[in-house]
Amino acid sequence: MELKRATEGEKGFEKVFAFLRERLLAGSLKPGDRLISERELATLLGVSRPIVREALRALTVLGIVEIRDRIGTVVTRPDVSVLNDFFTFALAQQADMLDDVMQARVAIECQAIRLACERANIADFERLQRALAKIGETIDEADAGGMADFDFHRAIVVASHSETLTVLHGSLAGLLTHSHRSRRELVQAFPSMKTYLIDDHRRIFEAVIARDPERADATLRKHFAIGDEYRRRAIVGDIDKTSASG
Amino acid sequence: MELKRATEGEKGFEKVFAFLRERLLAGSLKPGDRLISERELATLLGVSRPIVREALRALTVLGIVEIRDRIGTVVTRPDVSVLNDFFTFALAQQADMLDDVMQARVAIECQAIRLACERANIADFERLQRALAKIGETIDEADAGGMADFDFHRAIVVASHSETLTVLHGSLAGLLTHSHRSRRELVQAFPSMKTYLIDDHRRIFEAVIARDPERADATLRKHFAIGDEYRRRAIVGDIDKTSASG
DNA sequence: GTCTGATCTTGGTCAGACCAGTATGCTGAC
DNA sequence: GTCAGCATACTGGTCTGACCAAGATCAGAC
Repeated sequence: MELKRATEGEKGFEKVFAFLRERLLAGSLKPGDRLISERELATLLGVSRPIVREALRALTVLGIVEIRDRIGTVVTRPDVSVLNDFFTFALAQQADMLDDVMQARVAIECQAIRLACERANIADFERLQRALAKIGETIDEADAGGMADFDFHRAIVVASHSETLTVLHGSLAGLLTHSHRSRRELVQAFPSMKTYLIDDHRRIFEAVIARDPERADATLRKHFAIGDEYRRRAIVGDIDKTSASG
Repeated sequence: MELKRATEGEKGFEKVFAFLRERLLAGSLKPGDRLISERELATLLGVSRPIVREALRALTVLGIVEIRDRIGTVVTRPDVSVLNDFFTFALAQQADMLDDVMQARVAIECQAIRLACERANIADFERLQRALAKIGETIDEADAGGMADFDFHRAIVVASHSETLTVLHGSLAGLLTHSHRSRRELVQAFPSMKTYLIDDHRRIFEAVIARDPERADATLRKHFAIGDEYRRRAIVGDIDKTSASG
């Protein structure tokens, strides 16, 4: 591989892709820049235009560039949707991965809440408070309730002011959306879940307000654990008779 | 957009991509399956072959399919390298994201170590032990030392037996490799780092062996914090005079 | 100075062709 | 009847050259 010049020995597609990758990684191509036209690129690298288009399309699905009809190809800021696509495909083919993805979500959120305790500003607090209120208001609605739940957790991650965590959470959470919804349907079967949902989220909120990372992390972690426990009990058919201790 | 049939109104590429996406997500195309040939696909969807290739290439960079020269296109199991590519590009353009990615790594590893405490088997323990020994052996070598350090942390994640966490960690860690190395070079400047590196990793190891998630998490977290502190001190030019308390 | 329209350029796409190997099956030898 | 060997059909990999539609640009008319 190293025997050949970077832009010479490879197959056509690799040649173009490598060429662009270099510029992108080296920083000579920055977000906002417009690439040279497909035709120029083709003649420059000695390949045909369809090949160039393959490479450009590849970068497009990676969220690196955007092909604008009749305008040109411009470098964009990397976007979440790529990860979304990937995980969507990945999970479609390995459904058993759901629990696993949940673990990743827990990881992200628990770290996010620690950062949130340090970095959250007034606006973040307000957003959390609104989300918390919404959870209370929509406690009896499966759909709106699920969304409120999601928003609250999302607000935590946003409050971490970490773009990477936010991006990752966005990708993972999208996949878990329906899981969220199905979980909300348990609320009807398990009346005790209402207080669990409301109180738990308030405790989490309070820990963030108190800017206590350890407590926030622990509370959030426990929140997830109890949720799992409910789900487990739903599977085995237990009906809200025993306490929610694992 | 919704006015048109799914495989009709879109532009050529979208048409093909949507067509394949459907089959992929619906499960009628499973890993291992061989797609129909490019030519057939082209006539089937009423587009030209270059367009089909664009779509195929797009799926390739997403790690969904693999184009095998002169064999055909087959559906593969989603692969890590996609995320790697994405994060590589993403970080190349937002270098300030490094600290942010580090936060994500901490998130992944701290969750992984908790799972590892529950799920690790003898083989995992042995791998950790070997990695730990290696850290001691290579404490004076910048390159091998950095790799030993990485291997140890990697072993923790592997021991979590969570594919998603492993995948994410693989992607993130790749980006932090050089950061790892540069950090190891601090060892020369900060003699006290040697004991920090060795003792810290052993404490982490012991916590996993003891199967104590809380302790493992806390120890690992502290380990990262101290590492950050060393780095901070390196930046401000301090030379190992004060103790490493943050 | 402004407006209008021809022209250039850009992406979007197609058709048909050639190459180089793989897979298969047919043919002929044993 | 079996099996080796070669011809052929098929696959991806690529190129050439062409056409279209529409944004961008600039010359020329007003």
